[in-house]
Order: sequence, then C-alpha cells, then structure tokens
Amino acid sequence: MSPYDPSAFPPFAVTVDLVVLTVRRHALCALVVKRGEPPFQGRWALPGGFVRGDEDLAAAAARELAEETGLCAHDPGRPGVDNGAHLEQLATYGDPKRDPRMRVVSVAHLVLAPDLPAPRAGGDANSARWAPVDELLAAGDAEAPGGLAFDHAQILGDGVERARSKIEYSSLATAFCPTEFTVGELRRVYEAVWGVALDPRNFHRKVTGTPGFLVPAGGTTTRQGGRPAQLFRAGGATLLNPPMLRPEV
Amino acid sequence: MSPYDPSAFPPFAVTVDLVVLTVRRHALCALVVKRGEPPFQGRWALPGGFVRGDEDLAAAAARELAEETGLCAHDPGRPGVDNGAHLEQLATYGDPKRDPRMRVVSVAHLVLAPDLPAPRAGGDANSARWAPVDELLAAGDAEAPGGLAFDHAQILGDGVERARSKIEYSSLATAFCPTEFTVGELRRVYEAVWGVALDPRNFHRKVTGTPGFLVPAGGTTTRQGGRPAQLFRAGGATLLNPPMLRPEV
DNA sequence: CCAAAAGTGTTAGCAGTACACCCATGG
DNA sequence: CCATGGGTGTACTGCTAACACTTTTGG
Repeated sequence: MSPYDPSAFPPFAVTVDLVVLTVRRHALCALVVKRGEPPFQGRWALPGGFVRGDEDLAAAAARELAEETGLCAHDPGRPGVDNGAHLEQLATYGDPKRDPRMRVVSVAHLVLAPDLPAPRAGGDANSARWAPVDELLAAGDAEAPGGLAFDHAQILGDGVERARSKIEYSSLATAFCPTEFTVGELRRVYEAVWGVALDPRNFHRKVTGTPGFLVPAGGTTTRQGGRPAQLFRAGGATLLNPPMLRPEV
Repeated sequence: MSPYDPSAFPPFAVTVDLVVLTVRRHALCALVVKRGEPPFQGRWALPGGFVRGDEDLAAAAARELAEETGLCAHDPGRPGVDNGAHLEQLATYGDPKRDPRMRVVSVAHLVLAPDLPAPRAGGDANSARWAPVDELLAAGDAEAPGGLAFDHAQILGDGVERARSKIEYSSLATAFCPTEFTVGELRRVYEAVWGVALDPRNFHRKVTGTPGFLVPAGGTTTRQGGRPAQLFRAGGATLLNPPMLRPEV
C-alpha cells in the first residue's frame, strides 16, 4: 500500500479556472467567456484551460490570465512583474462528474484586478464580458437555463466569499484600484465588494491611520467631484492590524 | 483555443496528502509516516495516496485518513458521520519537479483531530508517529538530511499556519478536544497551537461569553487537579464573533 | 450661492488587558 | 494547611460608531 506507485494511477486532466474580479460602476464584476463548443455550448463559463506538462499551477493561471485579459499578474509567491493584479490559488474542484466527458480536476485561482478598458478574449470581442457577480450567482448553477457552465457557479461563489473576507484583514482591496487612487475610491471598492454603505469619515480615519496601508502619492484629483482629494498608492503592508470591520446587518 | 479539448491533455497523477494535526503533551503534533521505498526511502512524509478514478477529492482524503488512523472525519461540505475530526481542503501543489518520477499534483487536506490513543499505519506499528511540528519544520525540507520528503515541509507549514489562523475566528479549536472538555483544556489547545501563554481568567470569560461556542455538558472533572471544572461540549456556532485574539509578540 | 465630496473633532460605549481576589479540590 | 487550577469582579485603555462641523472644488 505505498502511497506513490507510479506504475498504476488513474488518468486525470488538470486545468486551471480563473475567478477574475474587478469593480465596475460600483458593482463587483467577474470575467466570463462564452463557450464555443459542447458541453454547455453558448453558456457563460469562467476562463481557464489545461495545465501544460512542464508548467507550475500558478504559471498556468498567469498564462491563461494574460491570454484572456492581457493582464500581467503578480503572484506573491513569485517575485517579478507586478501590474497591479493579484493572483492566488483559491481551491481545487474534483468531483468525478463535474465534467461529463472525462475526469477533470480544476485548480481554481482568484484574480483581483483594477477596472480595465475592455475585455479581450484572444481577439474574439463579444465572447467575453464583465458581469456583475450578483447576476451570475442569482442565475443559478449549470442546472438552471442561464446559469454558469460546469460547477463554475460554485467556484465563483467561493472566490467572491474569499475576496470579501480577505479585504477585511489584508490590503488586497488596493488591487482593485489603479496605481494612484483616493480614499473615496478605495471606500467605494469596499462598498461594492461587501454590498454595504460605509461612513466616509470613519473610513478615512481608519485607512489613513493604519500604518503601511496607504502612502501619499503627492497629487490631488477632483475626478469624483467636490473638494480635491489626495492621491495615494498602496503601501508595503499586506496584513492590516487592526482589520477593517465589515458591518453586521 | 477551447479551454477543454479532451483529446489532447498531458497525463497527470492526482494524489491527496494529509496534514493531520493534534495536541499531545501541550505540543502541536503532526502525523508522519516512514516511506518504505524510493524516492526518499526511510524518510518521514505526510500520509497520502492516489485519488481513485471515481472518487471525490474529499472522499479520497477521508478514506486515506481512515486507513492511516481509523478516524472518521467530518467534512462540513458532506453532512454525515462526525467523530470529532475536522477535515478541509488546504491547497494544491503542482510543481512539475515536486516528484522526481512523474508529474504528480497533490491536493493537500488539513485534519484537526483530538489526541488519539496511538497511531496505526495499516498494521505497521513503528512506521507512523506523531511528531511535534516544531521539530519537523526545524528539520528543514527534503534538501536537508532529516527533513520531510518531497515538498511536505512546505505543505505542513501551510497547514499549521492555516490552523493557527482559523482557530482565531472559528470554533475549530474544539476539534482538538474530546467530546467533553473543560475551559482549561481548550485554553491549553490555544496555547499549544499558537505557542503562547494566555491569561486563564480572561480566556474563561471570553469563551463562555461567546454565544454558541460552548454549551455546558452538565458534569465536572478534576482530571487537571485543583478545583473541579465544568465540562462543556462544542456549541453550534462555527464562526466566532468577536474572534479570539492571538497575542502579538 | 448651492451641491457634493473631502477631511477633522468630539463623544459615548464596548471590548480587551491586567490583575486582585475568592472557590473547591487533592495531598 | 497548602498547592493547584477554576472562576468572578473591577479599573484602565484603546478602538469604533455616530454625527456635528469645516474645507474646497464645480456649476
């Protein structure tokens, strides 16, 4: 009963699926692509693809992300290019029946990205879109007519929940913002991800008072109207202490 | 570029590895087994094995756990038997070089178990043991002479870190205790997992004051010496609000 | 001037820390 | 009687929620 007998093992396909989240028009949105072939032809699904034979899981996720969006992800585990997007492993889904054709184990990854000009799916313009996660999750799973393909509704739900909890105790919310942003813009990110309203005064005090969370970028902007707001960049801190508190309600 | 072309995919082996943690003699310990064959013959490794062709990932982890320890795990996702042990997916490790023989993707799972009489490894008595995680992690990775095989030091470290953070905001620490336990025993679990000393008075107030964390079991015990202590069972609550606070230092 | 958004000040209340103190048992 | 661990009371402190108020722009 050796745990590793390389001669006899069942054949698996291993894929990566991506939950790519961004905040657009004050709503948390996910990237979905339209399937061009069965099963679930014409249905929306999470972007993803096979892991290559000589490729690490995180590398496969970063490659798929670049192919689908042009984004260059920053993997905290692999210091290198950082174009603002955050990438981390989410969970692995391996129900024997999750793909009707064969045994596919999918390692889902979570990507948090700033608002992008427009999605591009390998040149095919209208086969990819940003959709509010509320709509996607309300549409149900693959059993429902308009639901996401495969178990992608489950994966998306897990990714959204991860994002909602992680911005509480980490500085990850800044990954949804452009390089320079205002406190108000950061607050609208929290409000969109959590779906709540936050007190602007207390929020301002809290984020500017947490050491390492934000560093002043020097300028100001009035792009939100009203009094000019200071511009900030993400600071070096990754863990927030004390954490941001999500209102109960 | 379909993300799912079942005709051409690289062949992967998929395994589950288990980080089984318990608290013994005031120390956080992990279950390790001695490898009987190359590579890393004679080295200690995490228990694990291949996922069968028709088996879910969680089912494979529960099966391996039962084979190695006789424990019947409770998977929150699959309501059923609950013998105290907690099982959850940890993370997936897929470096192309993590197994020198072939491409193996391992879905690691985390198990939190109460202190057990003795480990049993499929009848082979001295090929499995509980080892303090401090010793295992101090021994280094597979490059070091006494380190765990493969990337299991990394996996163990991730599992320990997960356990340390999860007992902050969930009631999972009770998974380390027998069915009935005292507040002092629960406190010693926190102290062992975090490696800190906690104020017994404040701890008592905190856990008994958090609704749903503990329910009185009725009796008392003096097995720790001193004044008899009330016995409790784990309550229904899974998330603690407010959380337990891990001292900084 | 008015609306809108950015910031600052103030207060009440709550939760955590530290520690004095009492309780109930075994030896 | 004393050591040991269980359990309660209390003062102090820091964080948060709530909200009044001032600042600086655009229209």
